[in-house]
Amino acid sequence: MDSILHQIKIPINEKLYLKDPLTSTIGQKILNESINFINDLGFEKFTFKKLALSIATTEATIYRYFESKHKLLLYLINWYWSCIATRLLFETSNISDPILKLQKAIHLLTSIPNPQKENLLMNELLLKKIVINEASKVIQTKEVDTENKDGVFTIYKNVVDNVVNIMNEVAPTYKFPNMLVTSMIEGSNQQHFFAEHLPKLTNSDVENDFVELFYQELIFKTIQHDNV
Amino acid sequence: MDSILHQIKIPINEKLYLKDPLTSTIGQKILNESINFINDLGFEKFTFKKLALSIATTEATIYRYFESKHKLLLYLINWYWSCIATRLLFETSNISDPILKLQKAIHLLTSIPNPQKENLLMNELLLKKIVINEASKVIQTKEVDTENKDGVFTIYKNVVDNVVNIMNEVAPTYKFPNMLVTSMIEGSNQQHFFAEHLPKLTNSDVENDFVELFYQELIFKTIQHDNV
DNA sequence: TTACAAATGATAGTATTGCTATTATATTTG
DNA sequence: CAAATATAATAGCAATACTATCATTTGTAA
Repeated sequence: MDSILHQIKIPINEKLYLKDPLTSTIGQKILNESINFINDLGFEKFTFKKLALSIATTEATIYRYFESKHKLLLYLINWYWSCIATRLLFETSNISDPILKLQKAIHLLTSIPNPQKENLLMNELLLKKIVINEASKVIQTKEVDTENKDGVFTIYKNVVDNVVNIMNEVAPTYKFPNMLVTSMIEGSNQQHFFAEHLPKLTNSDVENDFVELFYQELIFKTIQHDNV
Repeated sequence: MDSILHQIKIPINEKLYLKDPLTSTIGQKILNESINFINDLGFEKFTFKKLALSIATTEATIYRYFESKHKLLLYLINWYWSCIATRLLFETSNISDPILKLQKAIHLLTSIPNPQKENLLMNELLLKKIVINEASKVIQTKEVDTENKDGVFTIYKNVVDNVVNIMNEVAPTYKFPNMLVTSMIEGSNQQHFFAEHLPKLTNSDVENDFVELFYQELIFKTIQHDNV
């Protein structure tokens, strides 16, 4: 479980925890069990009391790791982006063709990973689901500016930046790479949500996942030179 | 203020309120003042108690109109989409060229309206801000499926459907119009949010708004036939 | 004008949440 | 073994989201 991948992970912003949860078994239990709880109940109905009961500890102990459930969710989302950042590096660094690189990046960011096929932790799939279902609650707050100053979105911004750089290799004159990359990342998550809950809003569905194909086409058509 | 526009507005789903707020002055005060409060405080810090105090009534009275603050927010968002649906109809019905029609629709959905220029209610601008900042909190819940069955997203789905139909006139063979339309609607709102709070994630900013231009280009490039 | 229903106000109360504080007991570390 | 640290047990608190009750006001129709 703790392969080389684990060790080179980008460290998570220290402002997100009071005591590093990776340094103790109880801390790791908090992380793993909160992932399950948030997936099962949704963030609103998830409480530290329920979590404490389930891992046989107390609320007070959890509060010694995380000062609020909001910070814990932010931690989990950062954890996800730290996984993605590492995989992005691994899976594109040995490719020289920028087009292939970009295709790989689009695949990584828009598709739901298959835990059997690809070698990744089960956690990563559950974390992706949390990102799909809950991430906006943690960004769309009145505290976003101060938290941004604290650097809690840095890893995410780095991922965006890396993909923008790849895109610049393919289409150096395209004017809106950041918008295109973030609209892909956020949009693909939303399309997955729609596929499950509001199918009329999408052309994808859970069995036939067209989200990646949609973005592969969209992005390459958008960045290619106008030749109409 | 109550022009013809007001009267032909699509009615809002009855499941969203206990007593129609449009039928009394206190109901209208609830709507207007909650718009201000949610914009000022954000949905989390907005409470019925504060609202009641501010419009000189009591919590109990507000609860006679809306069974929860969640339903009130849903009402406001439906109100916004009802405005948009009407404007979409008005502003595209007299245009015969489908390309121009689509351009108009993209403009309507991706740009921040200018209250001076266009003839719209101040409320509509504030409602758009609520949609940008809070809408995901009301959709990304564990109750989304039951609420969808209750029809609370119908107006929104109709707007999407109307734009999809326009898009089909322009590009009848394009396979993913729903995905393209929803990714534009949700994506443009998100880009506006980023422009204000996380500028590194976008190429737009509050002074120089490139969101509409980005989507005008993106959409027409995406739906045109592959001619590479 | 009166009579009656509907809407609102005033007040109280409840369960839950999110979080803090205190003290006692384990557990680890030097 | 002692000292420091981590955790458990318990209590408590202010705020929130809502419900309940009953008195009062207001609009409406005979």
